[in-house]
Amino acid sequence: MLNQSTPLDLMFQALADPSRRSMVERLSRGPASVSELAKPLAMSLPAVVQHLQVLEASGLVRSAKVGRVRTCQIDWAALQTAEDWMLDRRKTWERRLDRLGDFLAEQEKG
Amino acid sequence: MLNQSTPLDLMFQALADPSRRSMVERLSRGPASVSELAKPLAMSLPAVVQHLQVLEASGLVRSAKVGRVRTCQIDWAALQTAEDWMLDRRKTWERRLDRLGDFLAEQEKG
DNA sequence: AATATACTTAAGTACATGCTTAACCAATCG
DNA sequence: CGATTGGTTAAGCATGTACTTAAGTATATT
Repeated sequence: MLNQSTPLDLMFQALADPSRRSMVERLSRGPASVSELAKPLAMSLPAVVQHLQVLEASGLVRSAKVGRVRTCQIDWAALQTAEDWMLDRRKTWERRLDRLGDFLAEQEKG
Repeated sequence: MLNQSTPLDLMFQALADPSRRSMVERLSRGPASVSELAKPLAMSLPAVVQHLQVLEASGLVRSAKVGRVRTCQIDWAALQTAEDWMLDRRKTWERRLDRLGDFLAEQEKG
């Protein structure tokens, strides 16, 4: 893949990893520092920071450093984008079922 | 990653690729054969089949072969699983905001 | 000032992913 | 039957991903 990733690519890719989802899960309960995010994960700090970078690149998480502590938080609007894609698919699907229903009803009548 | 992927991993991973999302998008408008799925994609048939395998492994798509044609369709329940994960995060977040609101209201009163 | 804390940077490695081409097989059409 | 259509299998290759360890840099704490 020639690194022409769309926001949606980056978003779903970011959510495809259980460690990163655990970080998002933690952040949905409120902001946290990098080491707080790292605590439940069985890996080195640099690894966690790399996951964090993936999350930030996807837009799902933002962070800022104050003193020596980097505090992270969810960007809900970004998560919404991914959710919306799925909602759109479902709507298309439901419209299709409606049309199918109409068609069958017509058959019944005719 | 040591191939201990959960359903959610596979689902998000499957949706992280634009070709695969295009296939899901097509299937949300109704069933399709492998070559119908391939038509809009600028890649070889085997590549498309590999994407299809990823989608099937994730549970998002099911397929069956009749004669020499393999017909594919979305498994909506699976897509729902991914959507639910995101809804759960949002609910947690909203509960948190509610508690914060209550707290601030208390401060106001006291 | 010395030490500990909270990251950060860099480099390396093993494995996964997204393709490709070539060859193959089994239905169906003429 | 022989050619075509629709898909399948296998092998290979370039790039990406998920870690690791080692060393470094600020910012507190004592």
